[in-house]
Amino acid sequence: MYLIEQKRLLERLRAVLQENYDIQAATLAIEQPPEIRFGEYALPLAFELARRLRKAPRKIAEEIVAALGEVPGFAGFEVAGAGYINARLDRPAAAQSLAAASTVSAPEHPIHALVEHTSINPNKAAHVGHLRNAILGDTFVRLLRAAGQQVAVQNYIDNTGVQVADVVVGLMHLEGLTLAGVQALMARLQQEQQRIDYYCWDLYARTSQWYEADPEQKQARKQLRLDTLHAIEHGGNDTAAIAELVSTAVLRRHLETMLRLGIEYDLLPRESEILHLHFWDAAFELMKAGGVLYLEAEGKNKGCWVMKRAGAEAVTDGPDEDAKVIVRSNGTVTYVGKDIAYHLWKFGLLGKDFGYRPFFEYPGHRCWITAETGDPDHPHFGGAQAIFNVIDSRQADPQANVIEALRGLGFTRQAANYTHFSYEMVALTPRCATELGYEVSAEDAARPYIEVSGRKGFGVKADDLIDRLIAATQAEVDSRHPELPLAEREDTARQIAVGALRYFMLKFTRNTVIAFDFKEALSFEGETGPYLQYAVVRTRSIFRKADTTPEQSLADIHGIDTAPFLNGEEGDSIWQVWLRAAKTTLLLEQCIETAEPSYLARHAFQLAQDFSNFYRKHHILTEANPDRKKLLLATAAVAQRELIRSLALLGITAPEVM
RNA sequence: GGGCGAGUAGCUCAAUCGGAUAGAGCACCGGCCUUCUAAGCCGGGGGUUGUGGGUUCGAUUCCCGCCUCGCCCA
Repeated sequence: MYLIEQKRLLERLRAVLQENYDIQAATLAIEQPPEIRFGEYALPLAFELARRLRKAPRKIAEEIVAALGEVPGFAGFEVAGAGYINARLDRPAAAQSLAAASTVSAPEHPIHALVEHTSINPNKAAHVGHLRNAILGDTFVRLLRAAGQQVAVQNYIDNTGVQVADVVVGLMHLEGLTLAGVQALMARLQQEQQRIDYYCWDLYARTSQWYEADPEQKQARKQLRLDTLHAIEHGGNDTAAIAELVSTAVLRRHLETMLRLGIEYDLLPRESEILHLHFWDAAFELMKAGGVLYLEAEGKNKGCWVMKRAGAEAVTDGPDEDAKVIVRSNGTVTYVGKDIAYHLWKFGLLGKDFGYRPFFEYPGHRCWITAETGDPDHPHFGGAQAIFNVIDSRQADPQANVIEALRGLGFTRQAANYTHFSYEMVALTPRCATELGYEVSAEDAARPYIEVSGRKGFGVKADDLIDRLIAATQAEVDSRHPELPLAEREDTARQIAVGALRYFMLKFTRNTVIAFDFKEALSFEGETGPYLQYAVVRTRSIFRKADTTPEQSLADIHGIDTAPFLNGEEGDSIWQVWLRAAKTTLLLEQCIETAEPSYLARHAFQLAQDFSNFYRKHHILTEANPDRKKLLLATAAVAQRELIRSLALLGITAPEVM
C-alpha cells in the first residue's frame, strides 16, 4: 500500500515539475516527517530547486502544492518548516486497501539467483562466526524468494584443503591411526553419542600446536602437513580416504546444526570434484585464450602465471610486481585460480559440469552433493544469472580478483551481477573469553574484542550456544506455563531460542564487528527476538478472547467509516501501527537492493514497538463503540499479519503462547 | 608501504540520495499488574557525532589533512 501511493505521488510530482518549471527530475528524495501528525511523506525538493529557480524554498513549495491539486489516495498537501512539502494520506482509504492485502508485485522475469553461504571448513565444529554467515545468507535467500526470484542455495565445501589436512595429520600422526583405526574411532564416537565435530575441534587445535611445539621437528612436521595435503588432493589413497570419511561426517554435523535454526541447502559443491573433474584446466585455457593470464618472464614472479590485480593500473614498463599469482612457478594452482574456475561454472560459462548425488534429506526437500560420477537423474545446478557470496570481509581481495577475472574474460554482465555479500566477523569480548576459561593476555584484555580462532580452539561453538539458549528459554517457559504439556513447552522454548539467536545476528548492520557476549546473546528483553514474538503472542491472545480471527477482523472493517477514529492525537496512535505495517514491502525491496537484512530486523522491531504502544493505550475488548472496536481489532490484525510476515523473512516463528 | 572498514550517550548499536529537535536497547533513577500476557508500558538524567579545515540554505552523512583501532595485500 505505502509503496503504491509513494510511486503515484512521485509520478504526479514529476509531471508538475515538467509542466510548471520544465524540469525533468530523475530521482526525487522522499522521506517521512519527524512526527506522524505532519503526514506520511515529506518532500525536501523545494530546497534543491531554490537555487536553480532563484526563489525562496517556501515560495516554491507553495507553488508546487497549488499545482498538485487533488491526487487520488491523498487527503492533502501542506508546506512546513523552511520549505518541506508534507503529504497526507487518505487514512481511511489507505487502511481499507492495506486490510484487503499486502502484496509484493512479482517480477516479470524472475532471476535465477544463486546464494552461497555457510561454507565451513569440514574439519571442526561450527562456531558463532559461522552462525552469523549462515543466518545472514539464509535470511537473504528468504528475502529474494519473497520478492519472487528463483533461488538456489549452495554451501561450498573445501574438503581437500589445508584445514582438513591438519585434522588428518592429527589422526594419523598424533593418534597413530590407520584408515581402519579412524573407522573404529568414528564408530566409537557414534556409540558414545559424542559429536565428531567437537572431537575434531580439539584435535585441530592440538595439531596446530604440535607443528610449532618442537623447534627441531618444526620443519619435518610442516613437510608432513604438506605431504598429507598433496595426498588428499591427489586422491585414491588411505590418507585421502580418511579425509573423505572425517570431512563428510563433520559436514553432516554442520547440516544438523544449521537445521536447528531452519537453515537448509540445495547443493554442496566440493573442492575435491573441482580438482578431480579438472575444472581448472578448462578455466586455464579460457584465461590464456582471453589474455587474462600471462606468463611472467622476470622479477619475483618469474615463471608464474599471473593476472592484473583488481583495481590496479596496467603496468607498461617491466614486470607487474603487484600482479596476482594464479599458477605458481612449480605448477600448483592458487586458491583464487580454483575459485575462478568454480565461478565460471556458477554462471554456466565453464563448459563442464559436476556429477551429483543425494546427500541429506530435509522434510520435503533434498540436498545434493557433487560427485565425480553421480546420479544421472538430478536437478539442474549452476548457470545462474546473479550470484551472492556470503563471505566475511577479510576475503574482499580474493573475491575482487575473481570478479576481475570474469570481467577480463569479457563476462561483464556476470561480473556486474556478482555480489560479494560481505560482513564483519564475530569476535568475543575479553570478558566472554575469560568466562569460557581461556587465558587472556593483558594486551587482549584491553581490546574491545578478540578474534575467534579455530586453530587455537578459541571460540564459542554453535551447538553449545544453541543448547544454552534453549536451556534458558526452557526455564522461562516452564516457570510461566507449568500447565502446558512438556512437548508444547519444549517447542515454545525452541522457537524463542531460535528467534533470540537469529535476531541477535541480524540486528547489526553487516559491516559492524559483533563483539559476542553471552549476557547480550541470552537476553530476551528490549531489542531482541523474543520481544517481537511477544507482540505477536499478545495479538493471538486478543483474538482468542474476542472469539474471532485476524482475517475476519480485517474483513470486518470493510464498509465502516473509520475516519472519525483516525484523526487527532488518538487517531495518530492507532494510525501509527497501520503506517508501519504498510511499509514491510518497501523494506523488503530496500533490503534486497542494499543486501542488508538488518533493515528488516529493525522494521520488525519498530512495528512491535508501535503495536506495544497501541496495545497499552487502547483497550480493545472493552471498547464500547462497535465500529471503533472493529477498527481496533483490525489494527491488531494488521500488526500481527505484518509482524508474522516480517519475522518469517528473518526465519523466526512466533509461538502460540509465551 | 598500499588497499578496505570503523571512531556517535556510561556500554552495545541506529540514523534512507546531504534535510525538520541525532534515535533505540542495555545499565541507572522513579512510576504502572483487580481491565486483551509486566519477555510489557510511561517518565527522568545522559551528546563539542575522534580532531582540524573545506563545500552549502543545511554536514553524523560529501571532500582534504591529522590521530586511534581492526582487517587484507606484499
